[in-house]
Amino acid sequence: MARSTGEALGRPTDVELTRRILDATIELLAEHGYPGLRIEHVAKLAGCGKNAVYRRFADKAELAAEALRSHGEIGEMPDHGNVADDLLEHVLQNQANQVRASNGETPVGNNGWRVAFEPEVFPIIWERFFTHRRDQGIELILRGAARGELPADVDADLILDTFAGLTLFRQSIKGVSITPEQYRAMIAAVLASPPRRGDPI
Amino acid sequence: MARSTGEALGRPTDVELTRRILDATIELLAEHGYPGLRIEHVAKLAGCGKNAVYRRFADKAELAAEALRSHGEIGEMPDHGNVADDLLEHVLQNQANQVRASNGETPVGNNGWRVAFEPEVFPIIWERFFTHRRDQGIELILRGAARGELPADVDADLILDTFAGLTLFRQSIKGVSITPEQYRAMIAAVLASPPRRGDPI
DNA sequence: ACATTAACGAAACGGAACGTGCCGTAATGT
DNA sequence: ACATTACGGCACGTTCCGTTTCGTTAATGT
Repeated sequence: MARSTGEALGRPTDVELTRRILDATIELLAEHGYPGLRIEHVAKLAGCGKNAVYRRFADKAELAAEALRSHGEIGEMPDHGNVADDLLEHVLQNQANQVRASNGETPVGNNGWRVAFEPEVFPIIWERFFTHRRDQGIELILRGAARGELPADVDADLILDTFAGLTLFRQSIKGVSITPEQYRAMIAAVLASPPRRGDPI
Repeated sequence: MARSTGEALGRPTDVELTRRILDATIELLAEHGYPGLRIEHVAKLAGCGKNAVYRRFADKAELAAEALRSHGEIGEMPDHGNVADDLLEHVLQNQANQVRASNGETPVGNNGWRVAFEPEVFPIIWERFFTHRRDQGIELILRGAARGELPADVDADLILDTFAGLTLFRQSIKGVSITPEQYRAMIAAVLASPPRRGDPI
């Protein structure tokens, strides 16, 4: 039936409750990790029933992915005029998203962001969040190549995967933070001898 | 009661069955991943009851960790006389262990090794396996420093974490393989401008 | 030969957690 | 007033973990 207004019938979904559910998910994720995340605890902390959670999110993986996405920031596209500073800002934004996902309390040793790499969750969060960040990373590297800072056939994916992996392994798995200077040193090294696509095997 | 021989009483534990259990675990891990690993399926595939599994391993995490460890190889300590070749062999051994854990069938896109980074499993496998590999990595870098190839205060941990993270992210999470040439390019870059411990912040 | 000890397969069990369904109630639009 | 939908609370079926029990089997000692 065609409806006169765009409004849905009946009692509207409580958007503030949605917010509380996502906040509760992030908090419990940071505390107990993904395997220890209990939907009933989320509902309890958000002050609602499991019912309200499952009406919004299909399952636990969907809930976790949306919670991460809603607490992450795509961030501004860096533009310092050189690849080194742009890339540093890019990886620091990634790191900041991880820290934010661990509830802002524990800057290191968090298990909040690790959920993003669970087999069930990664495909979802990759498609809805990481791809945007990745596109930014690709762009800032190719922009540097266009400026002549890097060879035209620079292997941008390899560079970005290197720093994504480093941050994941150190921050979320080992629970040890990376200093900006450590990032800077690795970035300087990689940009000084950039890997190229199609390097002969 | 003191016993005359060192032999245990009663029916001895079937060591071949232990082998079959670990093999079955690796196979099912590669196929279904850690969350999808069912102890009952392991028992079925190994041709025994759950009983026999739990007599050997305390829980699912312990089983998975031991399965990975038993299928991984510490490997020979590389010694090519230069850090670049030693480090390349080191990271290729890590990659080979990942491929082996994915049942040797799917060289890429495996989820067999990803289990090593599950919150429950990582502390166990780190202590019993990764530390040995890590010690080898530290040693070959420090050996290079002693030869004057690298500064004495080179940040060996940062270098090893970089390649550990890269392999993890690409191989186990994205499911895309890394060519030896890509490793070589990254190693060359890092060794050309090596990060140092205590770089000023 | 016989007893002792412990591993074995099969099966039943309790507990935890996921995800669903039902109820009565609250909120909104017609 | 009525239809429609979200809400909290609760009970339910299902799955899987890890434990326990039972009868059987294999090795050892006397």
